[in-house]
Amino acid sequence: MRVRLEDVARAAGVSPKTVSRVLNDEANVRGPTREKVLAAMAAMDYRPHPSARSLAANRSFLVATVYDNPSSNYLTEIQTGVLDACDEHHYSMMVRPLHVESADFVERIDTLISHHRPDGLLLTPPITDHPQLLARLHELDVPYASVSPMNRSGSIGAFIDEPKAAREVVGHLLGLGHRRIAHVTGHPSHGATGWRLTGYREALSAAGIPFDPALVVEGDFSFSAGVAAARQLFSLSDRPTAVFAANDDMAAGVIWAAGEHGLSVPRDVSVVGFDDTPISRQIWPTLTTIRQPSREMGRIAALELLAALRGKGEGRMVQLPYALQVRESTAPVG
Amino acid sequence: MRVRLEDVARAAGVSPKTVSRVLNDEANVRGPTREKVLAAMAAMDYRPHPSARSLAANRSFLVATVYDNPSSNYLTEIQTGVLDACDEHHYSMMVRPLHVESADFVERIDTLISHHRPDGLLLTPPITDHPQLLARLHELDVPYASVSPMNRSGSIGAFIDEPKAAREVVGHLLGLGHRRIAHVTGHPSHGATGWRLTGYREALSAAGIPFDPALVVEGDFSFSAGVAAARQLFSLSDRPTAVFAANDDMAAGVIWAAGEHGLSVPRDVSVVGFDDTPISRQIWPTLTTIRQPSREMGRIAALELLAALRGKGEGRMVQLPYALQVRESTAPVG
DNA sequence: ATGAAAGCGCTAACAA
DNA sequence: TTGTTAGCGCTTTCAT
Repeated sequence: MRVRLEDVARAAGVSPKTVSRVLNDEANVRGPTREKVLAAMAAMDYRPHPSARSLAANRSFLVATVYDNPSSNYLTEIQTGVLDACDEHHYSMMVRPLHVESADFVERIDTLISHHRPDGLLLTPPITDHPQLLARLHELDVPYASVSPMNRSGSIGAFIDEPKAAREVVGHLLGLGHRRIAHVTGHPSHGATGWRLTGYREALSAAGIPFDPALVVEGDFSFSAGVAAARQLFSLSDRPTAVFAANDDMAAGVIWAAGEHGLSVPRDVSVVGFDDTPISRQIWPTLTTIRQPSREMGRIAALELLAALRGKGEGRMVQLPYALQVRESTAPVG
Repeated sequence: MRVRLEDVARAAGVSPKTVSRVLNDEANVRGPTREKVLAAMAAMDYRPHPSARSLAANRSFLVATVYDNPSSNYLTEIQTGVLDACDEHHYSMMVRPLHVESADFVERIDTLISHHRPDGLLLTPPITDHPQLLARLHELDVPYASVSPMNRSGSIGAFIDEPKAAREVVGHLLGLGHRRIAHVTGHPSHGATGWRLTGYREALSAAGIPFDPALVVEGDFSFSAGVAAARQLFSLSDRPTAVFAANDDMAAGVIWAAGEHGLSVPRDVSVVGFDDTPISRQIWPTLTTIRQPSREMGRIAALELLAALRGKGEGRMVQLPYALQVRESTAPVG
């Protein structure tokens, strides 16, 4: 038969409530008493029953990670980080793919909450910035943490300085002598899209290069959007010598389209991406990009959520470092 | 306050146990009674409390998907399929990344089981074929389903006819006139590695082409293994005119290495992969490969697991169809 | 600082 | 076919 809390109490010669106190790190247990209980737990290999705990305490010890189909590489990284944090604190995690665009989006999260009763949610872009959802979560008083939300004030989670990172990667191109630098933007619903465009414009401006709208093409973070944007850019009479794509998938698309147009990367055109997903090392030439610590961002965001759940500290919005990864897709302007 | 089962019972004018019966689709409830209860549930928007259910019924309504870091694309697909199935049956799902090679692998699953008490596990390669784990699961009497296990007898889940699929993709190369066809194998711990090699050998044999060990190079499913294998193959005095890589990532590596060697794909060498992950459409040229219905495999395997859990049917090992995807990385031999 | 009693919301076993 | 009675294993009061 399973070892129950009552058995531990008997073995340690204390009441069940005292064992419960030790289990939940509550105050009002003297050192020696705590030791005794801990020893008994270890000796008997005691594992609290999650459902019994949840039922009595009215908490699920469950965090739900909610996403709308970003790249699976990004998602897996975030997920792994969140799991790391949950493991550290004996929480469990569930995942929930959703479509922000669908009419019943908020309703589905409602259902998720009433069905599984997670203690908190972990949101990833673009779900981080869905006004109705956030309003509903406040209404239901369900805590949440966000990874890279557009609006950082009033929420907890993790982020990097995206405009600065974008300035840096464009600065790398400027340093190589490029002056006609194009930009392929991301999907408008993502905060990253605006930040990366801002960084691009700021970098050009700082270098005294006038902004040319013809060099900015709208994309959506997909490989095929990169291909389409590049076809347009490479058809310009005054072709750009470098392209900053708002993520790696689109950068891969740009490189693909360069091949199609008989252009060699980086000899004829330099290309940079953003995110440092595996694809940046799986294409030829390998991609110069910004490394974003996705796994750590998931972990930190989850840790802040858990801190908020336990009332220890209010939960913070933490800035994490990025790093420019110079690889083979960039070279001095020809 | 929340609506409880007792409230529904009162509203419907029946006993709590009857509501419970309706909730769990049990027999011995007359049609009209059932209707009345269902109506009351709907009217009150009743949601059973998962922990209370689990505690009383001694089941968690939880399935754990266990994996060892296959490609995130593959993983996400499987995960989404499993989630689809779990949603259909009001189960929840947790995910657990693990390292098969680590010394405490089985112990970690032990911990997972005693901690979260999943009703069943869903295993993905190569975890599907870890003898000690399977023995332990039988010992603990924890049901599981497998996706593409090496040994199908005695387990439930989903699979495709891998040797046949490999024969077909190699047959495609033979049909283009290729005779010197190389093969880059996968990681030895995966069943797929053996099956794909077998299919390769059978296809050659059927075409009357003698097996040449120099044309088979060991890989491990990673992009860089594809690069390394291709460097070796392209250095042979009698270079192969086509390469069958055991998965898409390695095929991408082969194409990358072809560029490095100044070889044009498919003009100088044709390349085929296996799996049809997104990378097959994100490289240039796009990759001819075998489409494996990963998401559906996850879903079907999970459905069979759930069927086994509910005792309805014993759970089956289901074969799913694959499809050859001809793209731009293959051409008639030059 | 510790313990006793009373549930949390549901289902199993048994009864009717 | 339906209802009654006891818990499931833990945490909450509220005592002491």
